[in-house]
Amino acid sequence: MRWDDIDKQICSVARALSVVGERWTMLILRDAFLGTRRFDQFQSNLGITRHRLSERLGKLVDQGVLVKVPYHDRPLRHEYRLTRKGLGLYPVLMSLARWGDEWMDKGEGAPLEYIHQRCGHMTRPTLTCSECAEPLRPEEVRPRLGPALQDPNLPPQQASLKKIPSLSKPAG
Amino acid sequence: MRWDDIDKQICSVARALSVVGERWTMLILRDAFLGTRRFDQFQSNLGITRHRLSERLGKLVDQGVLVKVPYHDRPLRHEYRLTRKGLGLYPVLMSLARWGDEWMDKGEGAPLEYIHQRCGHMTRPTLTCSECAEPLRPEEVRPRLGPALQDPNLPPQQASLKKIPSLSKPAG
DNA sequence: TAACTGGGTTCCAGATCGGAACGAGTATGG
DNA sequence: CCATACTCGTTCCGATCTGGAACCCAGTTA
Repeated sequence: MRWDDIDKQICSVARALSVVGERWTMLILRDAFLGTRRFDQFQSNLGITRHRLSERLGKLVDQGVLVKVPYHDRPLRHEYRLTRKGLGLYPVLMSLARWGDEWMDKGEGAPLEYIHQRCGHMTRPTLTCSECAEPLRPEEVRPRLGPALQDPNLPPQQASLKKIPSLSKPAG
Repeated sequence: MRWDDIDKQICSVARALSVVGERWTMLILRDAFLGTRRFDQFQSNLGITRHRLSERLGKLVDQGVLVKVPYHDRPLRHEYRLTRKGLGLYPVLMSLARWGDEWMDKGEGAPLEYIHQRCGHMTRPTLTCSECAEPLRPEEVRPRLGPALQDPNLPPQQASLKKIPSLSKPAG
């Protein structure tokens, strides 16, 4: 299968990655969450080439993750802002950052810390259950078929997805 | 900057992406969390080429995200299991999946649902504050410099990172 | 002996990337 | 009026990465 076809998979992770799974895209969004909005700011913060940046920003705008908002006429200039769809990626980025802090640390500690202004404390973002508020641990979560996979006439290449193996103990 | 150099950035997101940011890697891990362990299973589930799969699995093993565990001698066969470091990526994958469910739905509903066995309910994974347990909203979190960025003799190209703009209201 | 299975590796054409040069629209300085 | 500069891109080209198919190798079944 070609990478370009992953958005056709019946899998939310694959669909999400078809939007944010390319090189640089997540780093562009990280910068957007930290307040970067203009082409040149992105370019100098990231060290990405202009060509690639232009392409990625264009795709994010097409997908509704960013919007172009004019901030100056004559010459017409736009800045790129997160939409609600883009803001929805906050948990993904924070989870990535926390994993990087915990497992890719080079001994100097975390680059950034986060203050939760609502409670005033330094926070460690934690994924929890919406129903019981306990932290979600992979061994305690069991996937089951949702509406999209209960359709009896699935395309044949998706058939293997219907068998969900149960998650058992890992090594390490 | 070349993509291969992003692990040298003083940024946890960049470091995390240096391990899991390549094409297919997250989908391999999604399958691993659903119980896939053997080369051929990954290959047929994902539709990735053997060559690419071999390369990605090798890198994940090198990075300590997966381990090779023998399950058969004569001929020697290994399976790939998540380590604790790999299990640490669960919030990233669940956040991606939830974003895909919410924003990339094609009208048929979610492919998979998740039952939290501890409480017995269908869960919507939510990122919360470790201190006050409230859901983390980007407007309510303020980043500040951590230990790794307080060092006065930073490499010059990282200087721009020291200016953290505050997050203001998005459009959309 | 032949075909099959699991787990790869080799090869190559085509897609993607990074770096540098180029360009358009507008402002600034003299 | 002309040169220069700034912002936000686009074009071009050589290098790298990717996907598809073929090949390999150690056992195993028939």
